[in-house]
Amino acid sequence: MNGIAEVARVAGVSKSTASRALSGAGYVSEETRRRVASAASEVGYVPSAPAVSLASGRTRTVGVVLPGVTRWFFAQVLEGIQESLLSAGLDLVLYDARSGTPGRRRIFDDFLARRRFDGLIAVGVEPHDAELERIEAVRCPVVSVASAGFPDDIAIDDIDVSRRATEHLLGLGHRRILFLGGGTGRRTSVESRRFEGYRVAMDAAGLGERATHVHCDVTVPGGYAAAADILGDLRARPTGIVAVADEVAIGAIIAAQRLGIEIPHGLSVIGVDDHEYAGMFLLTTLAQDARAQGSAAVDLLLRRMAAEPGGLVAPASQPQVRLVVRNSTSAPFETPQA
Amino acid sequence: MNGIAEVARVAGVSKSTASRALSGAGYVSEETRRRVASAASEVGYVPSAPAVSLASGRTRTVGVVLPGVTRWFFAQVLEGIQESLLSAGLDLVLYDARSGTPGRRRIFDDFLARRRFDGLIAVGVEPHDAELERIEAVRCPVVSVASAGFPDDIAIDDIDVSRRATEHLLGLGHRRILFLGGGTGRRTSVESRRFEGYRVAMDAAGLGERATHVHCDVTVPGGYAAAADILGDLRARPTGIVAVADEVAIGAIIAAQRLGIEIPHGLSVIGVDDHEYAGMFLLTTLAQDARAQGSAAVDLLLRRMAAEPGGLVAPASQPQVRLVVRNSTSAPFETPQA
DNA sequence: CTGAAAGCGCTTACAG
DNA sequence: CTGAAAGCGCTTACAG
Repeated sequence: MNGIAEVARVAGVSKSTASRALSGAGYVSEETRRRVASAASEVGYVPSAPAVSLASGRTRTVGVVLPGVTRWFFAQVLEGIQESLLSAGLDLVLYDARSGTPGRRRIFDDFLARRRFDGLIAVGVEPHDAELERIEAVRCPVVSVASAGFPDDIAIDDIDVSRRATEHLLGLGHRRILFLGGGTGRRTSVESRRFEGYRVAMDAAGLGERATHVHCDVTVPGGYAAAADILGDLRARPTGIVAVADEVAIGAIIAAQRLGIEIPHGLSVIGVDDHEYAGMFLLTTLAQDARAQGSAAVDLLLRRMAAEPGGLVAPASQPQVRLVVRNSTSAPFETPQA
Repeated sequence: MNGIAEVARVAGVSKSTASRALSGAGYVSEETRRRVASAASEVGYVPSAPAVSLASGRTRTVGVVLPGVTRWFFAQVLEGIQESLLSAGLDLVLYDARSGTPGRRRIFDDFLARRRFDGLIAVGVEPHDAELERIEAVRCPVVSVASAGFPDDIAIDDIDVSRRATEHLLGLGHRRILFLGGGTGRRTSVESRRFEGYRVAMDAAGLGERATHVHCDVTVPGGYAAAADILGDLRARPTGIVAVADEVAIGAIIAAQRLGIEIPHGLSVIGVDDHEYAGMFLLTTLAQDARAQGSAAVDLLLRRMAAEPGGLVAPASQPQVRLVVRNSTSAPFETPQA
């Protein structure tokens, strides 16, 4: 005899009663509950997950789809999700769907359909139409984080954030301001929106014609390589850079230092995120709390899982961003060539 | 009717036959197999994971325990694992057990016992005794990567790697060589072993008394802060640093630059890993292939899962390391004060 | 408040 | 090569 049957035998009750006592669902006398509980711990009872799932229809598992864990933001969100899930007693199955990988195809074509989870969190996924269909076909609660293409449940205002970043530079007197990062590979909406915010601010300052998007991978080496190229050209060099994310900003700062350009006097750089390294590079940035977005995603998902199907559950609030001024931005040293 | 029962009905066979045809286990005529297969795709059959698990005793899932995903090495190993698992059709449940977190306790006390996986990969976990007991109690195949405390299945030779790093510096003429990184928080064996390799090399060069371990978090900011402190002291300044990992080495390089110390003339720095940023910082390092270690772990685990219980399956080979000489090391500029 | 019974959707000997 | 039946370990109406 094994599992709950043994617990029941030791406690001297039926399996049904043991089950109710353990799960807390249904009426059980306090006395019985105690007896079952001690029987369970006596025999070291651990419920069989597949049996529970099969009988109850719930897996006690949440799926997380994200485009890799190397970018700071995704790693942070993942850790936030994991932490909340752990304390809710839920398992986390991970689907690393970096765009363009064969793995991504398999995830959307096969793994999602298996439905090994009660709910799904998509982080930075930005599914295309076919992928979106797959997700919807799963018919389980979904929460998106920083993933345009869905109703964007949890995400900062990506247009506003770069508008603010750009205005910070404009306010310091910069005129030659470049937008750096993103635009390689499949165009993501987050990147497009951040560029858009920059453009809006440049327009409002009458500098719309100067708005420039220099593309690069959203990584430190990506920012480094692109910035080295730009900054090498003395005549065309901008006085300020709005980076799509801190990784790119940091790459640009490293490139500038390599070229003997002093930050901030020779070049101002502002990013988005407040990356782990931001303090070290004295980077001015629009900070967001990525871990908190991870736990907010779990909270929202749990509420959606608890709601009746079809019931719309809205996010509690939108994550905010705040300007952290460090020392990578200042008035331009060279007079802007008006 | 649902699931395999419907497939069976459409194909005009019994559930047993449908099951055998789909799983490929047991005899089925080619003709029947075809009929079942087309029935399955016709009705869009996806097996119920919990039902399969309950009936077969296999979850088709692998658990991965690791101390966070922020460190480059762990993120890479995780991606390597995910990729191999995906192509093997296995799910990955993630347990982020950063040491000292409440999550870690819960993982070892509760989650592991649920046994929601057929096998477990522990990356950089270095469990203490109580944790090790929990893992063993799970009684399922386990593979460890860079996790002392187990039979260390997949791991570079951590003593040898820093011995080589140190000898590289010694060979260039350095005498004042410091070992930087690790030793904060719970002492991990990887860190201790790398320090040990450094000590061995220093000893062999008759410099054993100068062997010094400066502790810091194994992160870029950790290396930065510790190096800034050390390098600020002009008289005691080393000419060479052996870093426990590239993150620390990179932090040290950034600190040196900040202090106006030129690399490599004013200071040589060597790391271990070949981090994504190593090229950018021209870092000389002992490179290891972390992703490959992730897939090697999966290969080994699959072989162990296939073997009869108790059968010992050894790793195919030990991951190797190679010296990548870039530009962060050279002969010391200042004559060493012999 | 408790128990007997059915059922979740598969797999797997077993018999044919 | 195929099918009927039992069983994996739970949960959940249902009846009492």
